[in-house]
Amino acid sequence: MLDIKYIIANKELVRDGLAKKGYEKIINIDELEQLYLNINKLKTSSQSMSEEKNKLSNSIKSASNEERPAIIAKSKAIGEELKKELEELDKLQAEFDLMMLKMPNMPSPESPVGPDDSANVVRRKVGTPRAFDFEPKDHVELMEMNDWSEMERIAKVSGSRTYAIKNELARLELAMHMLVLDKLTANGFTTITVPSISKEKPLYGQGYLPFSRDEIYYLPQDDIYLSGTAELILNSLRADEILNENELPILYAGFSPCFRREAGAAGKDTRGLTRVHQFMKTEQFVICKNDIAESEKWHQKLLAISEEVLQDLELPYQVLEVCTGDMGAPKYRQYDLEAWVPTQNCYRETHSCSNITEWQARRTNLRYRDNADGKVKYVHTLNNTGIATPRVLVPFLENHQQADGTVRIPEKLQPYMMGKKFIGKNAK
RNA sequence: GGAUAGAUGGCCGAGUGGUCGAAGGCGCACGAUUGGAAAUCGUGUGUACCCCCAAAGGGUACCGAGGGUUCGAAUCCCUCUCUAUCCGCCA
Repeated sequence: MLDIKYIIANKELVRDGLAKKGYEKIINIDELEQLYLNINKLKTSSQSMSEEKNKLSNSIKSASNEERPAIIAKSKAIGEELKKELEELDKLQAEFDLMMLKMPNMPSPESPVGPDDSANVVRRKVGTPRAFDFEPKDHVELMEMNDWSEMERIAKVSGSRTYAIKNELARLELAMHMLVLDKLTANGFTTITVPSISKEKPLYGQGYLPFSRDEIYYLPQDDIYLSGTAELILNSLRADEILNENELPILYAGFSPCFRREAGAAGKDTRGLTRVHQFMKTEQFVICKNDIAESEKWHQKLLAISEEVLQDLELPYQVLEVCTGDMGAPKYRQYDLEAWVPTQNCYRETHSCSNITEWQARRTNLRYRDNADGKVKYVHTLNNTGIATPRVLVPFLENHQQADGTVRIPEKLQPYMMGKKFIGKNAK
């Protein structure tokens, strides 16, 4: 959410931001401003009516028996009129609130401008895609030959886009989370496991609603939603609080199962572990001061941590700076990390790192008191993948496979795999 | 699923229809006292919004959330959420 006063004072800037994000046809700023002005007019008049009514009510106690009926009648009459105004006010306010909920964040001036993913910019490539001296197998073949999965059987039990992996691969999945949790702990993050169920309100707080309802699992019997990421939960964990500046920054390493309907992905990535309805994610989430230099610093820090994760896993990757039209409503600035997948001959997303500035905090009403000027301000929030499995297993298995079908375990991961250097049926 | 009790400011806690934004205490901030500290004393201590060019000032709303009754609600009624306890259930 943006500040309406900021919007009105910076109409051209906001219009420009809307255009860059592809929202210029969805949000009409003049309409929004007019609505705001009408609401204020109504507020002013209804508040002065309330004032008069309060004064009358307070005078009743000390009024004589003769004057009392007249005062009551007058107060009642004002009450009727006031009720009508308040109904009108509620209507306008609801309209205004919805428009504000649909207003995207303004993009960073650093972000590349463009309508869709074709305008995303590769900032750097790290590591070199491996030259195989044999024909590399894809991750599904590797899983089959090593008895690492039950993909066909689990589809019968749980439906499409689900996965079951077993033996060393199942342990590898959990090992990766432990590696990342250790790294985040070393960086001062608080490890936290959170539920995967959520009420509706946090979905508005995160900014997933009112935009993408189709992507969310909903349980009508309990009026509850399944979370697609721990970001959803962590973003609302401190909602409505006024934090002490000394508590900041708050760094969460949140682990949770994640659920996504993948309704808009029909036909895409149907093979294997790339895109599934339920997966596990360790999420990096930061709450910091309302200072763009500070949150941009944290944005780079989160990016650096996830790059280090891919380096620990010894995966070649590229850092993509996401353009204004591709980054989604909540975001100020976004990087994606993509790891090299040999059999697809391309980089595929493993991490998504975003600075949300105060856009989410305005929705969750999460603030802090600034030490310097004593004022209450909205915090900045940021989020990034720590690691998401099983998706990352795709580049991992394919990049580290050997000619005999075994898979090499990078050194940094070996302590989490009982010291093993290779896994697979032919591993010694 | 059934039953009971409860939810008040940063915290504890009083308040069952009328100057209650809310007693009292704790905490916190500032000041006095002190060589310094403790103790003590004094003062202050919510948020959002509207009017106002702004400041000063004035006003409205908020006692878990939403609705209702009333001239008037923290207080009465309804619905919901959450917490605690007991019973039942627990692949």
